[in-house]
Amino acid sequence: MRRQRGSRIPGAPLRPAMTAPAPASKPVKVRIAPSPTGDPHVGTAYISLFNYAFAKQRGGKFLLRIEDTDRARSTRQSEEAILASLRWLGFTWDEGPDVGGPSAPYRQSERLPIYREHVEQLVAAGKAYWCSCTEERLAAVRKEQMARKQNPGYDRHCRTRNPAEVRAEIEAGATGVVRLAVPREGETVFNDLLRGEIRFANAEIDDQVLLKSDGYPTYHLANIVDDHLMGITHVLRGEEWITSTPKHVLLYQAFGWEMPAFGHLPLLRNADKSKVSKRKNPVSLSYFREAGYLPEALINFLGMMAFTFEDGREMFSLKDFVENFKLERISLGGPVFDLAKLRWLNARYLRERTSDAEWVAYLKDRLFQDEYLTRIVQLVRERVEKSEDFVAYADFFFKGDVTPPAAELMLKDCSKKAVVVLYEELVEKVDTCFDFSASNVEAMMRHFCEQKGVSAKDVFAAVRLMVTGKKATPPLFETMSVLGRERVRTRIRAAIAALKALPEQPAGEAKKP
RNA sequence: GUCCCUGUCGUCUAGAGGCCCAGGACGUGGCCCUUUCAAGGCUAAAACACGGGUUCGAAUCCCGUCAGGGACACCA
Repeated sequence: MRRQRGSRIPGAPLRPAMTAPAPASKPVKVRIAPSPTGDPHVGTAYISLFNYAFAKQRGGKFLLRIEDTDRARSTRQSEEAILASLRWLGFTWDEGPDVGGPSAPYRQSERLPIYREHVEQLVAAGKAYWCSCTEERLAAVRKEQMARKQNPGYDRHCRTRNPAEVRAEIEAGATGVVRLAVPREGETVFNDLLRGEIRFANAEIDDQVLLKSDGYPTYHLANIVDDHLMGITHVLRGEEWITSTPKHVLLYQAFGWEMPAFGHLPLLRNADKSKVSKRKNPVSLSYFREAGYLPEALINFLGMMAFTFEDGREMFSLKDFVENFKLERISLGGPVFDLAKLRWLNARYLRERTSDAEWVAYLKDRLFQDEYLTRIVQLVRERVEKSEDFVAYADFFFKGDVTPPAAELMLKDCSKKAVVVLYEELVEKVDTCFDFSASNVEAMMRHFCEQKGVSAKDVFAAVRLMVTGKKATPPLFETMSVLGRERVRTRIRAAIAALKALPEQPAGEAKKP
């Protein structure tokens, strides 16, 4: 890939936006804006790293904002886990929900009046409009568009109606949202820091919802309002945002605000090149911590995704990265998140940069933490005769992989495929089982079996084998709870993979379901 | 399907027209070291997606094709 950024403009310096950031003179300020809707994600760490380095290198500010505008999915628990993970990796932020700052609050759910006020301003200026279309109508429009092989999108029905009428409907109880009035003609253009000029025909841009019917803003609105109010100068985010950038540009124009510079980083990928996902990769930062990866190694590894040092160095600290980071050395092909190289790096950190004493401290802190050992002892004390039996009996609490015999994971009267699907559905349940207490795990599992109409007894036996590698263990739900959601999900996924690798129908064993 | 982004070994990548019959690292194979296993050393196989231009000269610039990805929500 040859970088031609900006060179299409005659007389302009190569990659002008990088040498002279769009909002000149202002001190650099960037942000990471995670959405607290699940486990802390490795993508968040990756994007943070680039933002952090970019800002710190220029003596700028790095800010953390919580984008919790999805009321149904956002949780405080997830927010806390995200902050803890980012701190574990060594990041610090100058402003954020926990540390405060001049633009507080930093949680979007606490800024509702601000968005409301701004959206009214847009409506008054004719840049946005209220829409009272029902979900049913939207669905019908969509269906028809699909049938006619048109692009799905809002048909701008309410934009052509009398605003007072629409308003009256909403006041009378119809659900109402506010949409952006996208110009029907012309183009919206922006200069990507990494990719040069990107243009979109306005006709392709949907009249995006800005304010939802529950009064919460959508990402698009909140993001622009906050970035402006918080003085963000550079937005470095994932490539997935490129197609919504024109909407953001239009919003800045509608408000009459100066735009930050945008740069879209290549997305981390699974081995099959799709966007990295928990289905195909461990992506939770909690997993990496629990599995015993050093934060230094993970940071180092993420830093070699899409970036290389000029001197070719492969081992570097966060500080080194900050000092040597250059936007123009980012390569744009989406890097595959390949754990093999991470393992090698982690091993090097352990070997070369970790003293015996540090090792011991690390083990005590991770694997042999008092609290963890206590929970295990409580489970095994009745089942062990002398303390040396402990190791043999409780080994799976300390292991990485447990390698259960795949053939024994089959269920009576089920095809291999059916079993795989069943276990995959179970992992989904585990993924969203945030309260991993024994009683809650039990409820989740029993409910699951009931729902699927499968024998709880058989499934529990299989799960026991999957998560411990053994047939004889302490009570299953307590065991799962102590192991923790991360280990449980990882082990079940590993077992599923082993199951898939099994020859189709092992010798007359399973009948069709 | 439409729009947008991207395309160098299996993977991460170096490469800014001659330094490149393409370099490094992970992984894989072999050999050495070694009581074993690692680590380490040496070594091998392994890539410029394809086709047209431009140029004395193209991995590098232009166009097209193909391929991959992303987006098309009252999720971010």
